[in-house]
Amino acid sequence: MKEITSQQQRVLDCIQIYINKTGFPPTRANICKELGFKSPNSAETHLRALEKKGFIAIESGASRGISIINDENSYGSKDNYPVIGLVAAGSPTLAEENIERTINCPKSFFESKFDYFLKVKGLSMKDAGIMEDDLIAVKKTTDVRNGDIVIARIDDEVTVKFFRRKSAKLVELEPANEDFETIKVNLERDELSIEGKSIGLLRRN
Amino acid sequence: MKEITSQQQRVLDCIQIYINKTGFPPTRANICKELGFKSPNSAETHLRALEKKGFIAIESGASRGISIINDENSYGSKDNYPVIGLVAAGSPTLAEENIERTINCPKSFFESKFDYFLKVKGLSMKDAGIMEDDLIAVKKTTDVRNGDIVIARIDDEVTVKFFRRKSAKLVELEPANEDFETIKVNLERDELSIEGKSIGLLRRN
DNA sequence: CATTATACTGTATATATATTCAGTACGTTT
DNA sequence: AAACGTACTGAATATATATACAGTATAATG
Repeated sequence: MKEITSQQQRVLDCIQIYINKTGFPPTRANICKELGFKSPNSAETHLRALEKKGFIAIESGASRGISIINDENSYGSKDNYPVIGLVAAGSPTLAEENIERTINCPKSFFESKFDYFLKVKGLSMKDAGIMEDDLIAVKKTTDVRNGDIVIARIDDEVTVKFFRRKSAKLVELEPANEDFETIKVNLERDELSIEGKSIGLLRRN
Repeated sequence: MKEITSQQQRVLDCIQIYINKTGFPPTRANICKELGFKSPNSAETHLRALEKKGFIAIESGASRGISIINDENSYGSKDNYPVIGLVAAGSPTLAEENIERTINCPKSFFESKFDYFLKVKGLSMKDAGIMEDDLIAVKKTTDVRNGDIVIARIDDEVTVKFFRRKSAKLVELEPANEDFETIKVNLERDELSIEGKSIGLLRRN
């Protein structure tokens, strides 16, 4: 986020106040009236500057199409969590292109802290009550125990399964659906990386 | 606040979702596109009805001049929701509506507004991904459709089931677990009251 | 049975609104 | 000195948008 000038701050404040007061963003003319400008282009140029610096987003062509990009909506902050699609490809999970959207929720929402929501594809865990498009709250950790629902990566394939350590060499990833088969991972031969574990679930009908 | 029809509720929800998504209210054309109307006047008449009933305010002449009235549920605002225990969702037993605790969560957390969390007992809805101790986000309404997951009360017994209206006299409450049986409610003989419907789910491992 | 509310399609239009273009002016950076 | 960002006025314009008008149809109400 770049530096903001005092006039641009006035415009930004004006937008926020207007939204708080009316429920919808101002037009260029509204801003002019509030701040005493005589030309709508004054507002326009300020808006473009604010957009360029990342303080607001402007929907082209739409009337009142201004939305304020605040800390609540940005990705790193405490109370805002990214939603990641369950991607098979080996791209890093939290890469920007994998973030479908973000969800604002209290950080103490689940019993332990978590890092992101994973959008589930398929029904391999349906008997554990995890359905298609459910959002799993994932805590990034490698400290998992038998019976935990883990997010595992085997050869660039990401999957959600029960974790079962059978021996020093063998880990089983067990689905909760009899139509699917348990994945046996020989740690000497196959590469297994534990992305994290499920600590909660969110479903929106 | 007068009664709202199901179509008007759809329009109201559409407005809220649009605001949550974009940061500003929809135009008549936006609403038409979202809900499949072919004439902007369809949206207009619904908006005027919602305004007349006090659900929204419309600023005359202004584009996107819609604001949702009543709630302090401006985007991002939070509230405490009670968690209510349900004594066995399987074979229904007596309902004890004691508030176990409250959960703080954003008002716009689910796609439509809701009133409380219901803590599920039993596994009668397990094939719908609803497990013991899951928290269902319940919206208090009697406007339910076939296939909705409803919270129903039959003779002081509360249960969570799929809603199926079979005829004018017959409603079936269908579990999502073959170990449980469908409850057939003869409306002429038995008293059925719909407490509300599920609009989301929360699970804490 | 007339009236009213709901729930739409379809067309038309005044105006609200974003956006571009042409200027002026000042300061900072390259 | 040229280039650029800031900070405005003023005018012009394409289009986005609210809104009225003309219909059709169904259900509820008094």
